[in-house]
Amino acid sequence: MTSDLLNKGYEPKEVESRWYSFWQKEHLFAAEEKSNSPSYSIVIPPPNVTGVLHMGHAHNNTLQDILCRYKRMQGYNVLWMPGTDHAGIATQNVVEKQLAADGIDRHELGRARFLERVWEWRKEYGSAIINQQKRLGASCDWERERFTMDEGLSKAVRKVFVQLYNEGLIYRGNYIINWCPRCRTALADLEVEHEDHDGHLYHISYPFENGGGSAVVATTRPETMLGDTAIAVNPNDERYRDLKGAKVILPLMDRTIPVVFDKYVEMDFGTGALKITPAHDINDFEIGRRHDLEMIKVIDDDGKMNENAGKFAGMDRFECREAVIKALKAERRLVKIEGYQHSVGHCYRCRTTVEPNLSMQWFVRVKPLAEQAIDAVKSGRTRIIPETWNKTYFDWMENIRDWCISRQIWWGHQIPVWTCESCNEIIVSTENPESCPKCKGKDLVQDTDVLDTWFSSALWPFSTMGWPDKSPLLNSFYPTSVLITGFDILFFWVARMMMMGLKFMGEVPFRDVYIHALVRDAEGKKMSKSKGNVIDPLYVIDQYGTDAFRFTLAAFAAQGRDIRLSEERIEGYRRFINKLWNASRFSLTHLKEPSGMPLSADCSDYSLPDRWILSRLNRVTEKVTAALDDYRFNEAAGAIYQFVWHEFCDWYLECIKPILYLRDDTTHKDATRHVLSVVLSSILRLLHPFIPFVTEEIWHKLPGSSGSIMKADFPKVVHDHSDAEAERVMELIMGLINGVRNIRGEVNIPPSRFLKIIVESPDKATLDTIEKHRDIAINLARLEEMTIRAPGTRPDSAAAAVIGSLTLYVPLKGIIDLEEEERRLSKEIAKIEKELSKTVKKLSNESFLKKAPQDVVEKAESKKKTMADKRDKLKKHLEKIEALKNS
RNA sequence: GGGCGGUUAACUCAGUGGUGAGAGUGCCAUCUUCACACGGUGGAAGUCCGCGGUUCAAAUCCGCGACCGCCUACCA
Repeated sequence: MTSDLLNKGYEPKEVESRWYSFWQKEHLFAAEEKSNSPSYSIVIPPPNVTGVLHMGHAHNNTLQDILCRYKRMQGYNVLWMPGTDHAGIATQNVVEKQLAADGIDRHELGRARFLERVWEWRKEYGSAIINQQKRLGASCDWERERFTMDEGLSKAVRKVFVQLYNEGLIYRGNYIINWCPRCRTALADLEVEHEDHDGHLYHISYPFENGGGSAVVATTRPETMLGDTAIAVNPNDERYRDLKGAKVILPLMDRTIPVVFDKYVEMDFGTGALKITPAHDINDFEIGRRHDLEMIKVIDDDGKMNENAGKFAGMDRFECREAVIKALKAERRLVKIEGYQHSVGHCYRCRTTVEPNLSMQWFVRVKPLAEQAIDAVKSGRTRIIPETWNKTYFDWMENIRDWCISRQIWWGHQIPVWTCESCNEIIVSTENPESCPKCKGKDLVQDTDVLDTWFSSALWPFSTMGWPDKSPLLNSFYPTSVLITGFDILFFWVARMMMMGLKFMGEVPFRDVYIHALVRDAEGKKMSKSKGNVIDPLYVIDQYGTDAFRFTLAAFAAQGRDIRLSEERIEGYRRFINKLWNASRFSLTHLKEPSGMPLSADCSDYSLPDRWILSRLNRVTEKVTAALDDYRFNEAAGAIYQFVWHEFCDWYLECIKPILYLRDDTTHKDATRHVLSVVLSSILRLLHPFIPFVTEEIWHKLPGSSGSIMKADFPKVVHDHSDAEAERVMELIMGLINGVRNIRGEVNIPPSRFLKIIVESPDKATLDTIEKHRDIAINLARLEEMTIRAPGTRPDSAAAAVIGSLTLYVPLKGIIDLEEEERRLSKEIAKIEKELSKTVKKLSNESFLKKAPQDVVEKAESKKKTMADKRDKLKKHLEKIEALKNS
């Protein structure tokens, strides 16, 4: 196999599936429960089991995979814990829809049968997203895959619930909550999405009970007036001073309701009088509690008006709004209607307008938990990266409100609370109770509600590792090393995991939280199905290959920035993959079986390009390592891209071609081949975390490699290979070659024409250096002859360039266009002069000389000297050209 | 109402006090050179949003303003 030549173009499809199964078969993703190696762990943000892989997942998972592969190669015992969450409302919706297609309502089936159907659904479709993650190359420990509804995780949920209840941190109460009339369940505050909406402000007059005028209130939701139980005014409002003890008559309902005084009411909004519907508005609810008002529900759980709505009973709430307006008009109670923009809450699962609703629900008292979570970040036990998110985190944590955790659906963790039918005793227990502990009655009824999905997700970092048991896994891998996630679930998930982790493990759930950007479309819009601007990751993978896609995501992953993804960009990185492929293909034709010759520590035997590339390899290794350690994925990707394409391919391979093409095997040639194999091997290993498939494919063709590249060591800096001198000399040679190429390009000399050039320098050592490496220049600048000498007579009809202390002449009698050369030189001189004058000005500034650090001043001095020198040389040459032109 | 971020080449974006401000794509010219035309070589292209300030020195720090995006919030 190793002797096979690689195909001319890289074909990702077949390669990807082949290696992925290989990795799985070899158990290369598996973490060890116990190990002498240091641990590194990440829990995946569990995608919604009903979900399909979108760009956000792809980005998120790619970053995690890069870190996991990187750490494994560095010798860590890595656990990347995968899984999905049961997504209560979303999953229930999906299955209900399926049933609806057969004309079945879940209530006909009953709870137990319905849940069976959900599990069937999960069995059939639940692993779709997992398979998609695999196509991304995700190296999760799949044998440990978890689901929030698993037995173990459910056990954890009960344990947490019971303990929080016993400590008074979970309570049940009749409060106003956000209600989705379509999903027919309560929602947490976070699950309501607010959107600005063009509505109306209706001014309605409520007549005073004892005759004599009326109070006018303003509302955006006139239908709620049917449940009004007061109107409120500000106690400091002069206009309403004499209303103490007054009552008004609620129009349409003919109910007498009091006027109350409450500071909440803004005097300068509307009329300064506010209608109070405690059962359908959160603020009204608070006011109602303060003033002990009656709370009348007029809207039912299905969004229709109930029996308390009088003649409007049975109407849909929006239909009712129109009817109420019409009725008010008829009674001449509608004073005016204004256009008004206000924000309206929608269900985050189905977009239905949320109805604030009074109902009996379970809540978590979050304040005490939040304090711990705040402290953990303040004290640095958990770092949020980039730290700009700290503020957002603190703001939210500090203003947190109790969390409504009960949901009126069937799919989820049913609340472990039972009521004894005989004595009404409440039993809260981790195990299903057999009988009432108080009266021994057997007639126990479990609370029908289930818990918010995020309640179980909040336990994810430890419930997946076996908690509440004291598992070896927890011992090895908790706290996890880092959590990688998008800011959109910072509150939903990260904050709650922090609270629960601290509460139940006594330790933060993760050392670092890396918040990455959101992937948007090319216009910067959030990708969404309804906007139709999604780019499907699977389409991208099919089109460009997983590696190209992953590299693009990494290259784009600058901290604190949104990612605007476009296909063009992916296309660009596909070319990079192809470039790597071909460079490897080329290299492999010249690498034989490993020579067995170790790379000697003393590099003085090696050629200049060899020493140079080894030194550069050190630098890129250092950069990539430092960048990955700091979650600067884009910098790591950029550094290695630059190195592979512009140093390894453009210069190194071009330099060594003549050596490789030598007919005989010389020591020199062997040494070069050896360096080539070392560098290629290092490149593959540096790149593997980013582009796992193509690197694995090439790795197996590399003579001397054995086993998967996943098990290879990540490159380390080899200090003996750092060679500043080689870098300096190579730069000089490259400068010389670029100088010739530049002249060729500007004066239009075809590459087919071999040139005779003259290189001058007053510095003997420089001349010697060039002499020593003349072959490289002759080859890459396509020269026929190169004369190396001390400054002498200026040649006629030559183009010239100045590179450092070198002056380069390309004499081309008859070929060179004098006018062209004149133009070229003038342009060059003008550019230099502009820059020079800046430097001169800087240096003539007393303050600069006095205050700037010595090395900055010295740098400026030397720049001034080189620039002036260069300008003078070019000027002299220009004069010569002008003289020739005029002769 | 509060908060955060952005504005750098035609496009998409790097770049947190000292360089002649970079990359990829695109554009122009040129080359069927034996790894790669998904390539090579060269080139054109920027008032670093505006104004003011700090500093010897500002794309970078500070202030104000404009425009764009996002998050959060109980003024009906």
